[in-house]
Amino acid sequence: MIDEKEEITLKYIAEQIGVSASTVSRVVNNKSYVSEKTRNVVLDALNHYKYVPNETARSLKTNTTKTIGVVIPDLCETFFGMIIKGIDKVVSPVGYTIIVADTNEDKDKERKHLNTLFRKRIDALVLATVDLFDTNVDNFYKNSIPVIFIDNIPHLDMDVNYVTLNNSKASELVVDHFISRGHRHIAAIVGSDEETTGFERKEGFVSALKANNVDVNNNLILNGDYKEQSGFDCMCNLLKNLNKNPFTAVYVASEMMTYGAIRAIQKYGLSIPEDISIIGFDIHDRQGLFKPKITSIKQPESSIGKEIGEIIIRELNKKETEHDVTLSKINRLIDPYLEIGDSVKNL
Amino acid sequence: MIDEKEEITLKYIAEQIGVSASTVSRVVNNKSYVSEKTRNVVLDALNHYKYVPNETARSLKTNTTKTIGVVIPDLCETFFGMIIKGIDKVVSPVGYTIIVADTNEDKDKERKHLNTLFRKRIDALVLATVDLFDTNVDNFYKNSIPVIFIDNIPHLDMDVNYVTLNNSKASELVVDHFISRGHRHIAAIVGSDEETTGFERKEGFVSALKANNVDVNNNLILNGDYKEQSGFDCMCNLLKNLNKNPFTAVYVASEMMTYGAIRAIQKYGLSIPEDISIIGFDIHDRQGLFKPKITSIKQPESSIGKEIGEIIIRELNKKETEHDVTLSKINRLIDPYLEIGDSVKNL
DNA sequence: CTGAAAGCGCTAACAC
DNA sequence: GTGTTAGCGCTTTCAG
Repeated sequence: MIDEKEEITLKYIAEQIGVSASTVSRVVNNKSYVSEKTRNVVLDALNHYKYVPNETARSLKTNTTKTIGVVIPDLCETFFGMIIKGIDKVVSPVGYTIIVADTNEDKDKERKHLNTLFRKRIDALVLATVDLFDTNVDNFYKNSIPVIFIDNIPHLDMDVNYVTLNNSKASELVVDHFISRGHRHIAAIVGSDEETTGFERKEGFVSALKANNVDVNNNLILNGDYKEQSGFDCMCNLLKNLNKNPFTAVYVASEMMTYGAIRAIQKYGLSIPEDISIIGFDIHDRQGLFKPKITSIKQPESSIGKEIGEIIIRELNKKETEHDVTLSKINRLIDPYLEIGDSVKNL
Repeated sequence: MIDEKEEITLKYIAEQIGVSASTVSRVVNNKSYVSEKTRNVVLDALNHYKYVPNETARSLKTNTTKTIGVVIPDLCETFFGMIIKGIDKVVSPVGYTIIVADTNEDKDKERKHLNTLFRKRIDALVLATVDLFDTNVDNFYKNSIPVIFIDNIPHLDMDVNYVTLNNSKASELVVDHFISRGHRHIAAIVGSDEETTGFERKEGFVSALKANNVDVNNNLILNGDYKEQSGFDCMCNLLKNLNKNPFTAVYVASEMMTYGAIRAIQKYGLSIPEDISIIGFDIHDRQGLFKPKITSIKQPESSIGKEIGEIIIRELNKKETEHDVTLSKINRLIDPYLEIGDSVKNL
């Protein structure tokens, strides 16, 4: 009577009302037919004893955890926060729940997180990897757990699902905008060539220049590492050689590097856009408080998130119904857009 | 030979090398003694077959999931993002993983999330509730799963663990600052009176005014709902009646509402701080690009997060060793500080 | 329509 | 030291 500490189990309920556990299970999951009469008796008991299924047991039996792992480099980047919210919006109504793992841009942490997520037998993985050459997702593939890459696409010798930005399109938008405002000497600070987000943005930049019949000056294209400091350093470098390699505009291909670049420009006593025009990437100025307002490439994060969520649901359903391995991977290229501010001068 | 799809289990390993599953289990968890010789054989096999424990099974057996649920109203508020990172920093090295549930400030969603988290048998719950009067945590209490409230403290007729801001202190800092700059007509936009973060900040505001011998004009105190839009609406309201109820300064008691309020001020063609001085809450301007820099109440988020993490670990360990229910709850009041910017004019 | 039985993968007495 | 046994709570054939 006083054993309130015991878990209310299916079996317990069954014993109380004198039916079998399977019957109770059937009504809980309303599967197959149970007579109206017993169903009601069971329902009452379920209610009365406030039964709550133990997902842990269910998971073991059904080999499915209703859990999606999301591994990202930095939860505090608004970009990732919005992606997660977007995913959540579509998966949580279907009963899935999200485990968030923040790698802090650290490969080791990424591996560790990937590992524990696998041990927990997540049903699907969303990964913004920072370990492009050695992404540790074999386990997931072997157990045919859907993996969806976002942001960066790793160098793996297999097809992967991904949802990522059309990076060359982004650069094209930037170049076209600069050109339309009369700029011909344009510098660029991009990420590492080893990352798709770096390489593609750079390539896109170069070919957009060519398409506009602008000579490409390689001295004006620098590679950073996405961190604020590197944006600062690259920009200082460019400004130091301003006479040798003149430019009137700069494209900075990541949020943090943009901030660094701005800091450098300010340090040199120059102003935006009077002295230097700038276009950034993923700049989130939710309230329009940045002065000047930075013209920036943007990604439609929440729709990206929702799209990811939908892909996951689809893959998971597919897995349920079909037995063969998914042959074709899903590749979605998201179109960026340019958010126009006051950081580009009309020449 | 081609059955690569089968899970590599403890039992399978055991069969391969001709020992019992328990022996394998013992070396996996390195519990009790196993002879050096067998241990090595097992270790080799584990390695060779790339065994990965199935936490789902382990959870069922040990009645512990190594998972912490964190339920918050909005993941995109930097405040919550940093809290989560802080918690993660201390719990993930000990093998715990975090499920994040975003309620979007919605009571229904909160209930649903709480429910599924309970079904998943999380080991501990961190909750920034939006459902103060009907927080649905009974299940957790009954099963003695530690619950730690943050941000908002619910109205429950029992002791609860909490880590929260000293809200009246925050308002006091704000009022004192305004007063010291010569302001006497101060408006405030706070959260709902039903939430401690709303109520206490408001009360603190009122009593700080009184302490400074300033008459309190209730028309200048508005309740919002923490969303950006509501900050905007409230501010519009205040500005509409500026003549009737004049004020020179406004205190906005949440991040999003502050942004909304600023948007409203701009919409009215007024400028900060020339026309209106403002102090916000939890404003995060990592790059110093906000112009003017907003003076704001801040919370030491990452230490809050770490503190929460430590409390969780402590509670969980306690549960393991002791058998009696924890009698005393942990209550931690965190001191805010004022980050001074350029949004308050010297009258 | 319902029950009995088996078992998901693991752990933990309890023997030997 | 190591194996045997008995489940954790649930689902799911398979009979009846």
